[in-house]
Amino acid sequence: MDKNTLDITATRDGKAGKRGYHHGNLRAALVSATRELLAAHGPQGFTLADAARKAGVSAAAPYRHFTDRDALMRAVAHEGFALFGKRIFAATKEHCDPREALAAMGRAYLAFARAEPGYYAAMFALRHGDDALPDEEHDAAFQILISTIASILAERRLPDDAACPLAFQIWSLSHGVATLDMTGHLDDAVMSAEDILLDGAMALLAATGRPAD
Amino acid sequence: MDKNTLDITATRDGKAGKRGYHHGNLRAALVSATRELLAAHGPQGFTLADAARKAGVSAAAPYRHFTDRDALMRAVAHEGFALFGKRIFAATKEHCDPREALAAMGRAYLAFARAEPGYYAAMFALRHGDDALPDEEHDAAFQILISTIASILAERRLPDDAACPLAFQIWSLSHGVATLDMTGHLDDAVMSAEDILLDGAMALLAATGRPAD
DNA sequence: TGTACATCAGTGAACGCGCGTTCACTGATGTAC
DNA sequence: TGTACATCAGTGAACGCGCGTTCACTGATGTAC
Repeated sequence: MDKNTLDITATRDGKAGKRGYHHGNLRAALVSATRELLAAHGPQGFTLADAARKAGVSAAAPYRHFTDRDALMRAVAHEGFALFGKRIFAATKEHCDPREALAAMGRAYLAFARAEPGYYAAMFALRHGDDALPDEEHDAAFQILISTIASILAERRLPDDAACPLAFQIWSLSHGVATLDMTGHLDDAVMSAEDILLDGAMALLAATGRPAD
Repeated sequence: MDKNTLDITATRDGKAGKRGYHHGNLRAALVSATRELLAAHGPQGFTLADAARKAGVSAAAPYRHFTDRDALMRAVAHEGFALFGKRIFAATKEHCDPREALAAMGRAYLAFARAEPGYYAAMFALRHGDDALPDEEHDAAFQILISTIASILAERRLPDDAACPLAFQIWSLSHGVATLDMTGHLDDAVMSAEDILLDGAMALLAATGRPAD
């Protein structure tokens, strides 16, 4: 009980991990442990030592896989962006109706933040543009968001150049709802986080390309 | 230069502080130093030792004013909520037109987050509902937000019970815009943070009490 | 199949550091006479 | 106005701790013959 071992012997995505050296999959286990620590203690609330302990390994072991503490943090953010992009894409691609696709995207966004608070914290813990942040993954993930909205607008015969501004609006609302929800600032009795987001996204979509009220 | 002294001799709000003991206003100086450290290094990115150093005082001195590190953090959040409430209230009260009042509130929200990133970080660093967070101040600040929106709706002859949901939507959008803007995720060339917020808030207001599109 | 060897993932002890917190103290300040 | 005293804000040394990181090492594994 004083050794909080994870005993991970396979990679996250299910690839066989029986083969390997002593631990088998220390890199993945460390990312996973860090994810859990971030989820529990918030951004910056993790230590390399804690992650190693959680993976059942000495404090020096992580240095076989990461140059330093920041590199581990970056790896978590990197994986987070990749998974986020996948989930958003998977949620929208199976909907033909633009409104349904948008709603599915919103639901997927909120579900990701809730199910993966560790990833989410790592993704937004670092200032964008810093060397620390993996830009390509980041941009790729949000390109999916933008292009989905662009295709929704195209089906409504609205100009393409409205997609990017609308995407930033919907993203801002999504991020706000997700973070306020996770920190307990919203009140489900008034309106669920999901309703705040979906209802709001529809309102923003409806207002696009229409003259001011 | 190795002593980063603040030399604060008066309280933040201008009250005379000449009188006093050795430092004069150590409590205020510590809160101020912490605010700056939070602004520079993000939530959780401050140490008691650093705050004391910044205030030009020994590491033990803060314990005359705060029981521990968390108490100092809470004091910053507390002051932050109070100032936030004041700013939001001041911005809206001088507008008669509902739309103008709402726009002023949005501008004040964004301005506060930008001008006082340390306060803002402290306010949202802690989970709401934890003993750690000053609930009364928090609730009071957002009550202003809600009642302002309620009065805007009243002038439009819309039901009062729509105010709270709309307030949460606008608050979510505001928080999302503010945090994404501060972490450099938005692109001013596409749409300024202010436009994302004001434009979005108007769209949310317009959609309230109107059947779905 | 068996042996010798090279590889390199993980060990464990060690380091210097800065942290939060405590404690007996000191000396500037306010006040009573 | 001047002196004696009480108060208590801030000091400085000390503590135990856990951190990030390094280093020479060890021993499980894969491979060449």
